Amino acid sequence: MSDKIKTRGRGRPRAFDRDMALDQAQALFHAQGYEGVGVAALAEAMGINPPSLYAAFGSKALLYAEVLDRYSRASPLSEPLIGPATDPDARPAEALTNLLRKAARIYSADPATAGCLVLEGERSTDADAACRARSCKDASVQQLHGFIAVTHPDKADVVADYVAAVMSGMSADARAGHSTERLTAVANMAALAIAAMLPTA
Amino acid sequence: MSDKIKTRGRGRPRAFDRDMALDQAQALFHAQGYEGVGVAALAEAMGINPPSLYAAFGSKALLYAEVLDRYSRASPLSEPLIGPATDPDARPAEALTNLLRKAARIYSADPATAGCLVLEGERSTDADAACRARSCKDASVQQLHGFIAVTHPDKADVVADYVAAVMSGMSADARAGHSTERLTAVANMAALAIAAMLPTA
DNA sequence: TGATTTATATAGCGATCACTAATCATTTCT
DNA sequence: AGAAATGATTAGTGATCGCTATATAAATCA
Repeated sequence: MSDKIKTRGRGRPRAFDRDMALDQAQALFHAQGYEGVGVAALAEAMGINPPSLYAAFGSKALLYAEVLDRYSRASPLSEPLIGPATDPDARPAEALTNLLRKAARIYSADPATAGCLVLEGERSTDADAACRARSCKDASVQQLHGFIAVTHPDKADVVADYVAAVMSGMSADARAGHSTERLTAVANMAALAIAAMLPTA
Repeated sequence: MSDKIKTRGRGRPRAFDRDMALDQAQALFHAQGYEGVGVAALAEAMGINPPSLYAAFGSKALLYAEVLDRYSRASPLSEPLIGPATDPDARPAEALTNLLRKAARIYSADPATAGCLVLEGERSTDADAACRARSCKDASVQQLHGFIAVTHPDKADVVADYVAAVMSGMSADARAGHSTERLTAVANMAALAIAAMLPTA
């Protein structure tokens, strides 16, 4: 039969699914933040003991880094732009407006994991965690910048910063319990500035 | 001679200035956040021992509450609006734009205390601290709302939320080390949406 | 089968957290 | 002066933090 993705090694096989464990860790970090959750709680949610967590992920900080990476790939700050960005006829103002509206929906969809994992992680008191989240955000803003620069190179700096700032504010509002409608209203108003800055011309 | 503001009581007089101690506490909380600073560090910065801190302020949470209150009075989210709000001929769009520009300057003025104490406190992992900061923010947003409602009652909800969201995003950017110019550029772009929503008519 | 390798579970490490009991010092009251 | 009241100091409380030493279980290798 076919080989597994990775040939099983020598020692005792791992008794838990690494990806499912990451799912649990991501949910906990998203719900309670980096400092709000301890390794004991993480291990329990994963169904393992702390030593297994350290053997599989190295440390709490490295586990968090993996979660950030995972989250960024699954639900990036700039996800809906990847497609349009490759289209030379893309309409940036429209795409960015849709991005904000989508964020309004996602951030307030599940009260248990309100807001953006990355943007909230950026505010962490732990220097290491905040730095990792910041890098994650910067990468997304850079992607945003590249997308805007295709059609409006001189305004890409401001517009990318602006969109990120609005999303950060919406993330905070989502954590405060604001409804999807309330967030969407903010997104729609924010879109007015985008339309003014990036005329379809 | 004249009586002091408060007649001196019976026991041993306090050996430190309560207001100056609050200044130090505010600086520390602003620099490192509620969870980032411990009572030992607070007491040392205030030049006192932990028991004196508890005798004078009750607890870390109550001290933080006092600091929030103090900060809100000295540098409120909506400070520049109090004056104009009493003027029936106020131009809200202009006032809000100035508010955002002022925030851009204040948030990035001192790298050691970047961002807004209240808006950053809102993201705290500690439930109690986050709730207190949230109340503080809500009060400011409410004030903002009242100011806008004078001339544009139907749009006050969205606009107040929008301004608060942008300020929250700018606060995060300030903590990430963004320059005053970069923050001001975002403020100016954000003002476009305000101008579009609140025509001088 | 026996050696090697890796994962597991138990238990606990030192450090730090917010907080305080006990004692002493300094003031005002009678 | 002596009693009463309040602040300051020392030294530590139990709880939780991230993390790990140790021993055992389960797999592959020779």
